Amino acid sequence: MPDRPSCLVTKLGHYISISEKDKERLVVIEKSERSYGAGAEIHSSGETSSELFVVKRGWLISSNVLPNGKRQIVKVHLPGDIIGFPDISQRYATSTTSAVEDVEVCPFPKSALDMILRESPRLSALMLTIALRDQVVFADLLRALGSMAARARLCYMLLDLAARLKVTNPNMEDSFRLPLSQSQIGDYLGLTNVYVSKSLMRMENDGMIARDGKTVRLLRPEEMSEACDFHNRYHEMDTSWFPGSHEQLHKMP
Amino acid sequence: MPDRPSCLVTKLGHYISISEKDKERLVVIEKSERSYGAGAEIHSSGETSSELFVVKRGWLISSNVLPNGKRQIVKVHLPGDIIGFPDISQRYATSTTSAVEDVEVCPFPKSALDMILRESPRLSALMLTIALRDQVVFADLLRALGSMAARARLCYMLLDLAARLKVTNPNMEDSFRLPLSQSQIGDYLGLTNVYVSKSLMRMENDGMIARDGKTVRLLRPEEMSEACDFHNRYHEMDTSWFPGSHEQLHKMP
DNA sequence: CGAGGTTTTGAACTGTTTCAAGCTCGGTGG
DNA sequence: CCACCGAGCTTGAAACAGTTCAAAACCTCG
Repeated sequence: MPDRPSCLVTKLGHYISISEKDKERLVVIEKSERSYGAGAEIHSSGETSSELFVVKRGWLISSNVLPNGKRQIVKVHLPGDIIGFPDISQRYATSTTSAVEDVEVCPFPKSALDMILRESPRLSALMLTIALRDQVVFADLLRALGSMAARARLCYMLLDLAARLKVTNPNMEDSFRLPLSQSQIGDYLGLTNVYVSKSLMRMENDGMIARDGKTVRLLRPEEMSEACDFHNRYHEMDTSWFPGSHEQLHKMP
Repeated sequence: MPDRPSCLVTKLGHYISISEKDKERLVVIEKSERSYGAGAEIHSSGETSSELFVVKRGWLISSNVLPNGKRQIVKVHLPGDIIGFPDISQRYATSTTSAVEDVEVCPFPKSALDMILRESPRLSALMLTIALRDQVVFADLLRALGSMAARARLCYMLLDLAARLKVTNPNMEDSFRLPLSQSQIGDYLGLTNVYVSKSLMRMENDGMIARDGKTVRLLRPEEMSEACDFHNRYHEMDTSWFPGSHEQLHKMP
């Protein structure tokens, strides 16, 4: 029995019941562990990507630098997330992943994925569903960058992060640690650090949020939700069509 | 033998060799057919989504309308594309899909997907890979909306569409029919129709593109490619790790 | 206590929007 | 066959959200 519960199991277990056999398969993935200091690059764009990672502790970001010098952060990775999943469809890594703060990650080879795809149809279905869900999440973010003003984009980001943190941390209130710098937030939302500062300042003055160091509290989440037409994609997932696990089938009389 | 080659088979066959048995499985999906006139809604956001579609002819768009009245187009669907794939992860459809021009689509139930997932590991792997590739494509678009000026966004869109059209139409030159209105282009790229017009005008005057009615020709694709750091995600897909098909396994001595 | 990164604030500037008017062109009916 | 209609495209002028540059204030950590 593992001393600390696997965050991958916690995360996936939020969506479906996981058999003991499948739990073992997942725990194996998180066996080896690696630490990186704040700012360290885990892997860079253009490299051949042979490894995936599960985030065990700390936040990371995946980004791209454009010819004009601007950086776009395309994904913020939280504990329990799998890093590099989309890249297995490409020959080379499509973005650079770096640690926002001190982190612990569990590297595992693509072949572990193979194993899951072959051995557990139930986990396979979940992986596919998560990949598809992530597309929906990307579409939401696109909507924010394409059609919303700075303030609404910030609302969207904060609500999205809160919703994701609640998956692995169910008793969380509307208050959480946000280790991203304002420059990073800007690079994520397509704004400048300056305007992020000005907008957050205004939101705070308007009593929409409260800040204390790196901690944010959402004071009027419903209002924020309206401002950006937020949908919690992490809650509403449809897993009803999934096949039962191997084990369950075997238990049938 | 089908009288007209299935566009789904053409599209998927671009990435992997498809066994005769798998071809049959795919052709069945495209059996029934439905036509819609320009502007018609195929399905709307919020409905329970039980059907998927393969595009047989014509272009479609998936979009969302925001509280502020702006519309964001999140995906342009071309012949051979599967519509509604991401939505199977959610209980309700996350966007409204409508026909840009007169279209023919082949509806099929989620259960056909089940069938493929159970019977053909090779096609399953391809579907997962395409879902992951589409995430990369979303990230590229995000980069465009978040960090690029209007002109570069247009370059990105044109190159992306050209690359996708070439998959099902390998002998295509850098000239193609673009049935989208400038308002639709604007809604896709997070710009106004007015500024799309001004930017296209300038690109034409600069000799970067040529236009004739609804047809566009890319005159200096390499330069456009540089302007937006374009990567062809439809070409560079990694299918090397795929399992062989059932049939191949059975043929082994 | 000092140094380096992050945040705040202000002022000038700019890419994009908004509004509004005119233009083009394919389609439709008389 | 032509006149006219409406949708889409172009063009210009004014307004504005967000950027850029720059300086000062604030943290945090060695």
